[in-house]
Amino acid sequence: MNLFENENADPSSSSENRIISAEEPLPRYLEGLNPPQREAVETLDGPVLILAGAGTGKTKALTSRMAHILQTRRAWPSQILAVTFTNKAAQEMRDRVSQMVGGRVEGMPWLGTFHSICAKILRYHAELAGLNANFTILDRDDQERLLKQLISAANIDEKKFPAKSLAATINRWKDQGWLPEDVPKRWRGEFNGRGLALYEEYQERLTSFNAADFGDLILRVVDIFRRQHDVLARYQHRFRYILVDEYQDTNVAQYLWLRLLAQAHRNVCCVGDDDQSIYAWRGADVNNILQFESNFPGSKVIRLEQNYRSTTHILGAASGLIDRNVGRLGKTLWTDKAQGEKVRLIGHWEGQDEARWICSEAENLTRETGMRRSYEYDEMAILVRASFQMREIEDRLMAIGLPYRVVGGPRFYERREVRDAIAYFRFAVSSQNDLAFERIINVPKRGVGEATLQRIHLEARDRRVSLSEAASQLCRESKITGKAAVGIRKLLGRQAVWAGMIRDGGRAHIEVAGQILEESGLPEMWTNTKTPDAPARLENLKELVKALEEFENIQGLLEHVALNFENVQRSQEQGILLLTLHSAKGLEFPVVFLPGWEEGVFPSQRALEEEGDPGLEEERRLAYVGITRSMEICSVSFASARFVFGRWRTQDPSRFIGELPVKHIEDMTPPGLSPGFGFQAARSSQLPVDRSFDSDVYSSPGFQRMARRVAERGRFGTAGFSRRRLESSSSAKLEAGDRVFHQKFGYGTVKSSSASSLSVAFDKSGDKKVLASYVERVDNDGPVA
DNA sequence: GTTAGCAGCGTTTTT
DNA sequence: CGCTGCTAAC
Repeated sequence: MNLFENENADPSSSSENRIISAEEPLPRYLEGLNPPQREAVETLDGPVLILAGAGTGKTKALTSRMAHILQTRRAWPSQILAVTFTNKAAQEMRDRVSQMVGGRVEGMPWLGTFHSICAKILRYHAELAGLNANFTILDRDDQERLLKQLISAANIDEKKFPAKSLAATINRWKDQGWLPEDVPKRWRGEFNGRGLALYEEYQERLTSFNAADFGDLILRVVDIFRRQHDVLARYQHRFRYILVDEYQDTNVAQYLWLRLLAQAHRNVCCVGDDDQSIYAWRGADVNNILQFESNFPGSKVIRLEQNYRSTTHILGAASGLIDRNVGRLGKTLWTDKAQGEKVRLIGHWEGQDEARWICSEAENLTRETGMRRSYEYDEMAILVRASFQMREIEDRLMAIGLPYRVVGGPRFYERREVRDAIAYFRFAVSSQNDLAFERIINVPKRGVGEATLQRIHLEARDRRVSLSEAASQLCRESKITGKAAVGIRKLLGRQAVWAGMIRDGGRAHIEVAGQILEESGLPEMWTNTKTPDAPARLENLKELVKALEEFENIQGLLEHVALNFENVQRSQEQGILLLTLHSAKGLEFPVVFLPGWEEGVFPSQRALEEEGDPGLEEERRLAYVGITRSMEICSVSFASARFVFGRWRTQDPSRFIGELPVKHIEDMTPPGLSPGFGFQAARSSQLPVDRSFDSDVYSSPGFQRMARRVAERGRFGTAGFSRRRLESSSSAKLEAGDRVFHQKFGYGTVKSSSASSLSVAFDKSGDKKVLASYVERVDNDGPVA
């Protein structure tokens, strides 16, 4: 494919060219836009920042803008650069634009994530970065493994200086747009004085592996643009219009990349919301959006402030909270929606009570009352700060059998068995891929251990060859013998065959992949493994081969895997969504529960300790994101005592509770537990608070006594006891086919079991997920009381 | 070279 | 409490 087809053709000279005139009816893609949205769509020349508050129709504005550019023939689809952060967002944009222009957009080659677009550019100019066009993209796991090697090679104590933290440091440097030589002096000594040296070494290793990590994809392209003016000029000329989504999440390197590309036409349009900047901890720099006007002189700022999502009470509560942050661009969101219900606030004695309340409340909401409509479970979401909070809630959801689904958790391509299989594919494509070789050389076990691997490494280094060549040489010279030698020879033999099959392309790639996988021995290995998770892993391997159907060849899958790390939509199951606040960004739900609003949990202790005030503000933005997810009903809750990480802790309600404007809140906290919102804020915030709700219930001796009693009840009382008893009664592990009894669903047959939960087909209530500890085994003979 | 047992730890997540 | 990853013993 020629990247620059149509480069010099002017789309407006095309015979299909139409300029919209005043007499013509409004084109479909401009219908239903409010005035600022319309302005955002039609202000095409010069830099534009669209400040789009939560729920103000930013995607609509962005996609309409794209449709407008296309329909008025200002640019070919291939001349628009549209960047998002996630593949999901890119896909959505693609769908919506083609819908708007009636499916006439053949494709937008430059609509994608920062990383996929940079990978594409980098592949075309790989040689300018010292790479081959077929370089591999390292993920977090590969990166850490490599750094670990470097750290131990440098004789650094990995306990004191873990690879994770070096990875974080190097990634942050790359986010800043710093090549090793750009790292400012005062940072160079990070990591026990060796930071810069390790960074340099790491970069050398990457290049010698013909690999790039995620940060490199951006950084190396920026570097090429800076050094090669002709290359840059070509892209600058190419991209007549640039659009960027979620601009508040960009890092410095991404900003530099954009600025370079935007220099020619200056038609850059960024959409974002500084109040929803929640990714500073992974390198996002909110200054990009705060300083847009000075970074792009002559720019126009358009505010989208009409919210189409939430009731006035919800919007009011969210606005009042975010108002406490300093250094915002500032927006005044408004809505013409109904007042709706006030945001509910409720305190509980302990975490389990909170989980119980949420679940029973969710159940209540499915029934209509005189005051409101009824809600389906899949209209509800529970948003937590951290995933450890999910367990307790999930337990309860399972116990009473509400349908639910969890977002997040282990990702498909991140699972060990899948990564192993991918490594086999990578290795099959190229025996030179040292990272893949290292991963699979002893998986499944071939008798190649630490010592043998060490020898292979040394040999490879001495002769400056790849690991597989070195291994092959060592076997030939009988320097590796026995089981290891047999294993290596066999593997290398297979590799040659695999590589041949891939190269000549005679057979369908799915067949080839199937054969590689089968011959890798991985399926056999998992079949023979007796751990409870083995069947699921085997299943994942099958799924991987199935996934290949979507791609034209194995290389296609490998590129996809590298850049699509997100979760595969696993089940179509419906139900209450349980997810973190971070992964809820961009979503909306009629009903939202926000549990765990307690000091130390939310705002998180670590954010406060490590980041201070900026950290607190980011937590507050997170709270803002949480509230603004809700359309009609929003419940904030906290517990006074919580069993976390094996010990009981008494909890203070979050300072954010005190920051919610009283007039939009309905406090449902039972008497005796009610703090009155505002008391924490009075202590921890310098901002004025409503003193009428001020009280110090939580630090009073009475409360402390109560908290202790709650704590003890949790540990020794009925809840803890009954749970343990149930567990012991079903001590023998339940397996598929076993008959069980559940308090609520009655009798059923186990379909499958995992570590703690069961999938059971109940005779009366159908298929459910339940906790193993909530069912009792019954004999096949019949029901047992 | 493999595996069991135990110390240590325990935000947020996409690419 | 439950998981991960390393050390010490087969």
